[in-house]
Amino acid sequence: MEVHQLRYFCAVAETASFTRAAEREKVAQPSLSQQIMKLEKELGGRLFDRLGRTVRLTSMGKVFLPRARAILNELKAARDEAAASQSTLSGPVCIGAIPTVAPYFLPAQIASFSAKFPQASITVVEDVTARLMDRLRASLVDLALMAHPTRANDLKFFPLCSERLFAILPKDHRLAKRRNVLLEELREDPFLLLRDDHCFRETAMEMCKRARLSPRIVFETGQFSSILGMVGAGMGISIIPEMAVERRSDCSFVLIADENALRTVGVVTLKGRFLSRVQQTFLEHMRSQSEAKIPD
Amino acid sequence: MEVHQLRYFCAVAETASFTRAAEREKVAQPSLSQQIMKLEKELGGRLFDRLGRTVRLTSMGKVFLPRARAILNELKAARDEAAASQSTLSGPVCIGAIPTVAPYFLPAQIASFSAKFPQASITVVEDVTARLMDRLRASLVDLALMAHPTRANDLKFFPLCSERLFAILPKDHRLAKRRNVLLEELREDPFLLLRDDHCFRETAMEMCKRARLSPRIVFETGQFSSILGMVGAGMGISIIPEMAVERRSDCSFVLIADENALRTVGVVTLKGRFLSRVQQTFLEHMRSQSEAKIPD
DNA sequence: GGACTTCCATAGCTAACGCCTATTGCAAGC
DNA sequence: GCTTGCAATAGGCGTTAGCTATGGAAGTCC
Repeated sequence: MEVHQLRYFCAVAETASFTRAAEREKVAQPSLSQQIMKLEKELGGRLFDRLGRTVRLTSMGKVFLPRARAILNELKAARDEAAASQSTLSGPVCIGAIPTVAPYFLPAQIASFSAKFPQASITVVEDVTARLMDRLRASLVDLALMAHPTRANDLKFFPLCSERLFAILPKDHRLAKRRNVLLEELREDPFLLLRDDHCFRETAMEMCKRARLSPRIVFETGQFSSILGMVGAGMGISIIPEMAVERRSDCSFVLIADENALRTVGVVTLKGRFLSRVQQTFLEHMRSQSEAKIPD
Repeated sequence: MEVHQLRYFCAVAETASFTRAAEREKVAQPSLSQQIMKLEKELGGRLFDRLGRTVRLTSMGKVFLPRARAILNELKAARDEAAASQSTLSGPVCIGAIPTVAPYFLPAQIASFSAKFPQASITVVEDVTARLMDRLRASLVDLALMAHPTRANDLKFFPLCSERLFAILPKDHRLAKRRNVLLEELREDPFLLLRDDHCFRETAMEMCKRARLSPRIVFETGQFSSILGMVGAGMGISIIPEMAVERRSDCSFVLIADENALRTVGVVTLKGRFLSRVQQTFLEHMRSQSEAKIPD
C-alpha cells in the first residue's frame, strides 16, 4: 500500500471517474488504473464498480475512503509540523550553564532572545562542567555555557568572551585601595574558594600556582555570593571573574596584575549533533551579543 | 514521503541504529540510510544525530516519530478493515424485493442466513419492479428479488424457482371444489387484480390473454392479502402464485390447468457490480435454498 | 599506539516499478 | 450502425529503491 495509491483512490472516489482523477493527479489514465488495481489486489477485493460509464464505490470502497483520507491528512500534518519545526523559530532550547556563569551572563541573553523569538521555549540547567558534559553527550542539553576550551574532542567550543580576574578583599584590607595587585602580595591571607567540582576553583588554583602560592583554604562553597558575604565579613580573600564583580560596601575588587589572569567563557555543543533552527539561532545570538563585550 | 520511509524511520528510532534497523526491515543498510536521508531532505532537516556510534533523534525527529507511528498504525488498520470487510462475512447487504414475493419468500431466507452469519447486517427494500431496477442501477440495493427474467441488459437474472399459479375462488363458487380449472371457465367472473405497476398483474393478464379472456376488473390493490379478503367476501375471483396460497375458510385455491401457468422468481444484480463476500454469499444462499423448492 | 572492529556514508550497478503512448473493448447516445 | 466516452490492456522507457563493495571515523583491544 503506497501513498500515491491512496491519493489516486481518493481522487477517483471524489471525481467518480478514472479519467478526471488522472487529470487531477497529473498522471495518465492507464497509470492511475494500474495503481487502483494494484491496491484492490492488495486489499483482496474491488474498491470501485465499473458500470459502463459510471464509476462507483463498492461497500469496501466506502469503508476504505474515510481511512484513506485520514491517512493523507495525517501525512500532510506530519510533513507540515516537521517542516514548521525547522522553518519557524520555535521549539525547545535547553541550555546548560555552570554556576559561575549562569546568574551573571544568561539572564540578559535569554531576555533579549525571548523578546526577539517569543516562540522559543527555553529551559536552563545549572550544573558543574563535568555533569554538563555528560548532559551534552546524552543530548539532555543542546548548548552549554562553560569556561575554558574543553579538551574532550567529541565536543566543540565556541569562545564568547574573555574576562579579567579580580582579587576580592575586605574593605579594610591593607591592599583594598590599590588599583591592581599581584597574587604574591596575598601570600599570607586565608583563601575562600569554590568547591572542588567547580571549574573556577581550578582557574583560581592555577593562578596561585603561577604566583608560587599555596593558599590556605578556610571556606568552600558553591556560589560567589557566599564568598562575597564571607569576605565582607573579614573571613579572608578570594578571586572572582569580572562578571561576578558587584558594588558592595564591605568588599573591594582589585584587578590582578597578570596578563594571564583571564577566564574564557564559551558555548559548547556536541559534535555531530544537529541543532534545530532555534537552537542554532540561540547560539548565534549569544555569539553576536558577546562580541561587543569581549573586553580586549 | 513514502510509506517505507516512515517504516525505516521508526525502525531506526526504535533500534537506535541504522544497521539493526536495516536487519529488522530486511534491507541493506545503505538502502535504509538513503531513504532516511531522502526523508530528511524532504522535511528540511535532520531526523537523527549521528554521534559516532550512537544514533539519536533530533528534536524534529522527536516530534515526527509519534506522527509516523500513528500513520503506520492507521495504514495497518485501514488494510485490516478492508481485508476484513472482504474476508469475514460481515457488512451490509441491501435486498430489494417486489411486494408479491417479499412477504412469502424473504423472511425464511433472511432468518436462515442471519442464523449462519449473524455479522451480516441485512436491510430490505420492498418496491415494484421498475423502481427496484432503478435502485439496482443506483447501487442503493445490492440484490433484488423479482419475477421473470429482466429484459434490461445491464442487469443479470439468477432464477430461483418457478411456481404454479392458482385461481382463487370464494368457498361457495361453482368451481371451488375442482382439482384444477381452465381460465376459460372463469370468463364471466369479475376479476380482482393488483395495481398497474405490479408485475404480477402483467403475469395474470398474460394468462387471461392466452385464454382469450378480457377480464372485468372490479378491484385493484397493492397486496394479495387484500385480494384474498375480498375474494373471501364474494366480490369476485383472482389469480395468485403458489407462495401466496394460505389455508382460509372463505376461499378455495384451484390449480390452473395450463402448463404455462408459472411465475419464475429470481435474483437480479447489476452487471459489473462487485459484490462483497457477504453479498455474494447471500445470493448463493438463496440459490441453494431454493433449489430444493423448484417444484418441477 | 597501531591493528581491529563497528557503524554510517558513498559509489556504482541492477532490477523493479511507476509512468508513458497507443490500442482494444465495451457501453451509451445520436 | 456509427460515433463518442471511458476504462483496461500492451509494450517501451526512465526513475529509483535496492544491492554489493568500499571509504572513513570512532571506539576497542592487545
